[in-house]
Amino acid sequence: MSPTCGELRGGDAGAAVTLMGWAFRRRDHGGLIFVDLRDREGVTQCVFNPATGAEAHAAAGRVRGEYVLAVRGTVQARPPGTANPQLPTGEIEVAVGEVRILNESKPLPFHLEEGVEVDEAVRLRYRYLDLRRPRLLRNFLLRDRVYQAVRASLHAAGFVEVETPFLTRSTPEGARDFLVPSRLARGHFYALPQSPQLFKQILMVAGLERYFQIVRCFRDEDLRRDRQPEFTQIDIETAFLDRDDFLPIVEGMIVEVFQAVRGIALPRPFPRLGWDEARARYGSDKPDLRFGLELADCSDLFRDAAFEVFAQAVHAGGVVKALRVPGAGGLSRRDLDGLVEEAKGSGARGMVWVRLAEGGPQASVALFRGDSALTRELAARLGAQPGDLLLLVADAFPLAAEVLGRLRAGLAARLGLIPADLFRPCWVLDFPLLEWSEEEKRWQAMHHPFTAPRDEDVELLWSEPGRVRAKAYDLVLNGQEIGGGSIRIHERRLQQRMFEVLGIGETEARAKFGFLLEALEYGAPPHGGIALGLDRLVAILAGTDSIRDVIAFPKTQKGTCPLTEAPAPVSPAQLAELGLRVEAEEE
RNA sequence: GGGGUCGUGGUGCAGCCUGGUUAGCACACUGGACUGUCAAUCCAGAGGCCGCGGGUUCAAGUCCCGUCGACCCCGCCA
Repeated sequence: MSPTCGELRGGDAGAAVTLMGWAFRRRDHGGLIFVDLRDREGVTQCVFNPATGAEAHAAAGRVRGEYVLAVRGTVQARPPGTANPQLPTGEIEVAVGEVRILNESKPLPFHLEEGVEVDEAVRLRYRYLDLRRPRLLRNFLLRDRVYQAVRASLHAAGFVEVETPFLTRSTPEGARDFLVPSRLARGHFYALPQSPQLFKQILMVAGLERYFQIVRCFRDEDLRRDRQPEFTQIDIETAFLDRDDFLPIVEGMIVEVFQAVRGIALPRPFPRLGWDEARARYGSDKPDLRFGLELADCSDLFRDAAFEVFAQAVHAGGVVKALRVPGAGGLSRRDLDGLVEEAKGSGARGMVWVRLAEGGPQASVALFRGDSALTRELAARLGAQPGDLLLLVADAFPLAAEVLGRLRAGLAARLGLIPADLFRPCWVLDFPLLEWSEEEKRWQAMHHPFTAPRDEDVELLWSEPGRVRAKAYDLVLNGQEIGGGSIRIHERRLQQRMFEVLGIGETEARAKFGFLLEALEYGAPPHGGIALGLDRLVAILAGTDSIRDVIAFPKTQKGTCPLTEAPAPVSPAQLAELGLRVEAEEE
């Protein structure tokens, strides 16, 4: 019998077994030697007793951390009182009769034990060792189950997995492309796809009807904790489905993934919030629904109030947004000053705080102190209790809401209001189709130029483009955007108008994605889809906040790989073959 | 492009504010002891140009300037 190091139990006592794995820890008692043998599945204690295996015992004396071993022996129940309840295999041990040292190991550059924070540059340089650490290994076993669950769910729903090219052409707008020079067409470049967007739409024209792909995407932008230059999407596109038929399919897949991977039953349907509603209530277009702390609008209270700053803001078309933080009245003056600084850091001109203390309200502005009518009205509006903290920001709507939205998220974390292991997905709908670019003085597609307007807003595209809402949707989970998509334009007339509004001329459009436009003229069905960030989804499921922990070989924040030392210079011969010359960097 | 935190034996940290003997601790490592440990224990030992460069000073791990790297954030990411 050749079990893994994670599966032997009390009932296996007496079995002859062969185990292979790494020597995790060794405890040498001179007479007895214990070695914890580790593989992917777990750890099993092996006992080397000179009385029953003199040669093996001698060999075990030479074993060091991470030596690779094959041991042959007998499973035995541990002597009474020596079982280890911490280990799944803790009832038994393997009495080793024979051991082969399959390989030795140098002392490691860092500890594999849990709970020791090692500099990430070191971890990445020795990623193969980092990946041996149970915490990281667990993430990849989980990620594997996510792949399986996604494929099973989508196949069951009639989806077909199709691959699309990595070597493709650069398309305008969106993120910066990674370019690949062509040897055969000198001076021409492929671009690595930011997503298979155009191809998946073309697959709909091709009649695939339901397509998906777990696919790598590339964006040459600056990195973050949740952004890598190459990342993985679950890319989906369907024909003949409008938004309300499509979203439940995606929802079903997410529910099945959570069930299969974590045994968690997410309640369906996922709540749906309008884009305006999400920002008004949560101060974010990716609201975290794991806790309350909803924002309130108090503009009307201040329209004619004696507090000039707020009254003026309201008269200028702005709003007064308020956040009630239950039980946070105990925050120190210093904490509150810190919050005001944070608010200013987010762009607010200022923030008023009110502490509903026992001896009467205290506030950063005199008008709210003591038993003022204004404070009473405000407290009533917000349902505030003694001991609560109220934060108020007056400004233009999006800014005031965003400022408090950030504080809301920060305070929830600091005050411990976010339950562990809670998952609250929601849909955010009805995004604007377009947003005005102050820099370029033109409309830009908020999602992409192929996103369809909502049916009832189509005519506005000719009169008031800024008011057109899109058939676009984001899937948000615990305050993180994990996916976004839209129903696409499949009619030539609408697409034409869209390009006009975006200031993309017929010639330019033809030049840049003529192949898609042409395809749309040959019986394109109504279609739409979504792209889900697999790395972010897996990170959330794994309970880590960095996607680097769920990517086997991630890049550093400067886009380098300490393991391979990529990117690296190439030989002059390689450059010459491509017709490229590298210019010296300017000072 | 901008802001912040950090950089000290292999790893994690202290020392830096307030410059001054031999740079300290834990783990890992090496040798020894030990037949019921599981973070084994006990004894002994080795291992450092304090990221790099420059400056101030009688004297710099410590103060100043620059630079490199890691991380976090803003910009950016349709």
